[in-house]
Amino acid sequence: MAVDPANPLIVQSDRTLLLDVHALGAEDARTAILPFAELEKSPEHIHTYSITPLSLWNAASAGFTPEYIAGTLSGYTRFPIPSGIIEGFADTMARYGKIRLTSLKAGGSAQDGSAVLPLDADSQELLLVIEDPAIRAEVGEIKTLIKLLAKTPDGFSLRLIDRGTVKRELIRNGWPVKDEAPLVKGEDLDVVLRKESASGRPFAPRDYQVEAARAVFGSGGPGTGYGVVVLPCGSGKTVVGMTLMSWLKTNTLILTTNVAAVHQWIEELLDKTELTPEQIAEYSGDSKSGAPVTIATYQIITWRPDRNADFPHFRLFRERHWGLIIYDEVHLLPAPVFRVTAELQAVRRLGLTATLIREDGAEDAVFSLVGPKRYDIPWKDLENKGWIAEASCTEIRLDLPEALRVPYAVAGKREKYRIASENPQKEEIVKQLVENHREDQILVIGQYLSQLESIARLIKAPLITGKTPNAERERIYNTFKRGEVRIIVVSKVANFAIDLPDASMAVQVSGSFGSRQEEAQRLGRILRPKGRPGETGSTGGRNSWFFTLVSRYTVEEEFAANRQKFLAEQGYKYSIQHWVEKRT
DNA sequence: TAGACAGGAA
DNA sequence: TGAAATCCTGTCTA
Repeated sequence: MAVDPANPLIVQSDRTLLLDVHALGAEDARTAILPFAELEKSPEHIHTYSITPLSLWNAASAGFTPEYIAGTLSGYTRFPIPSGIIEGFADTMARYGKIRLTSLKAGGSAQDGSAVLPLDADSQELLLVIEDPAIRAEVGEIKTLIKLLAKTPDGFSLRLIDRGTVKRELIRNGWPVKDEAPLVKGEDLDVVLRKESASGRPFAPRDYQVEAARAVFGSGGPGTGYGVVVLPCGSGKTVVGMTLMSWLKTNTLILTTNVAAVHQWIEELLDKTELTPEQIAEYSGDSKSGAPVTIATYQIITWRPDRNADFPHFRLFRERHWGLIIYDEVHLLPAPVFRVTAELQAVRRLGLTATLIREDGAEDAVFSLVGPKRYDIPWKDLENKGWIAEASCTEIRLDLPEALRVPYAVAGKREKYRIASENPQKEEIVKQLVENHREDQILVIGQYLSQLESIARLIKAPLITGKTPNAERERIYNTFKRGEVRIIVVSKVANFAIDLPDASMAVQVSGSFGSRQEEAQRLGRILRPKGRPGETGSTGGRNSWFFTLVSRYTVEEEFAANRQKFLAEQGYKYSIQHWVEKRT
């Protein structure tokens, strides 16, 4: 293929790609560039992707070559590709693998030889192999590393305990490390997946779940057994974890964001593996027992009595000979955990997430400490195969009422957002939407409690906020699941509470400052397969609806656009409807 | 000894 | 740019 004015892609010298979504082949082009480019902006017509060092290293570690990138770009490009840009990509990608971390002993017999993590690992050393003398000189000059590295003929040696810190400092300086040093096996634990779940349904991991686990497991040889898997909510990330556990058969530590997720993991493990309740422990505020499989929240391990104290719960990491650590929602991994993760580089690890985006820009820490992205599948593919429900997303734009225009115009920036979000006209639209969708189970999701209270009154639906006691929540969920209640109004509890029931429609009346994560979580609420005839089933062609309400000509439009990035990245299109007030 | 609730953290 | 939710620990009550 060649340059063609009808092609969908424009390649620019600043390492950005413009994708004309209306051009022929735009869908294919999007899928083809996804492994090495990150979505930046996604307005109606032209989407912007950027190619960053990190996106190139992720691609390189997944086995994509500069030739693949060159071929893809030249196949879809509209104009001649700027000179030198492909060579630039090749240079960046070539950096991956130039520095390798290996065991001191050639041949690294420790691979499976040392059955457990040596707790007095400080004495052991690793080797940073750098063949190119120029790079060797450059690394030798990095100030933050001087204390940690000692010169050797082929590179540098370092203490085992500094493995993570060194990798992190090197990536900050533009040198991703290919970590081939041996990983420890951990204490044995016979994890077996059931053929039939405890609840009596046939069970087998789906193709993509096995593929994802295999992508992390690798050949099982040195330098494999760690990395990140990106899968949408509702696609069964826990099964990927369990599959890996059943291969490694070792003591496993699972870290999650909240207690609801802890309970979900325990339920899933009991349901789909032959582990017994005694082999699984919850490490939380309520109970701090330990077991061969232990599940804890990030919050408890980062707790400390005061600002300057140590983290007392970090001992959990060393309490047992873990052979696998699973970081659930790895994009939320708190900074203090980086430190302990950096010390545990010899343990196999799996990061699970629906999005690698971090609002704090610490993606490189995740890359160097947990691992590169090993597996990723566009949501649309799962949708086409019927694993997650097909969603139709609509943004409804409405005017601010006359009476609010002046207050809006004179308000400060933050005031503006609140006025736009709480646009009273939204309440009327919500009412109409729920009346038009009498067949659907509906969640109305919003950000401001006063607005939600008012909507709940208007449509006579129960309201759940953070203040709602757990017993009350459960009661409402149950009536919703039984179909006695068709609509519930929820505040931000909807974002992370796993125990929220599945619905087929969501109406978002207000959201927070344009977080892509939030949008993803909310959409995830309605993507779970509804039909689910056993585990081999599909969504049965049932549709989900996602509406988001936005005040026209306000700051809210900006934020809404930002929130949509994520969905566009995954191949979803928003249709935009303009709502005109009916005058009576 | 369980639960309910307050207070602090990020 | 800010509001809301969550989790932890510790104390009080029955």
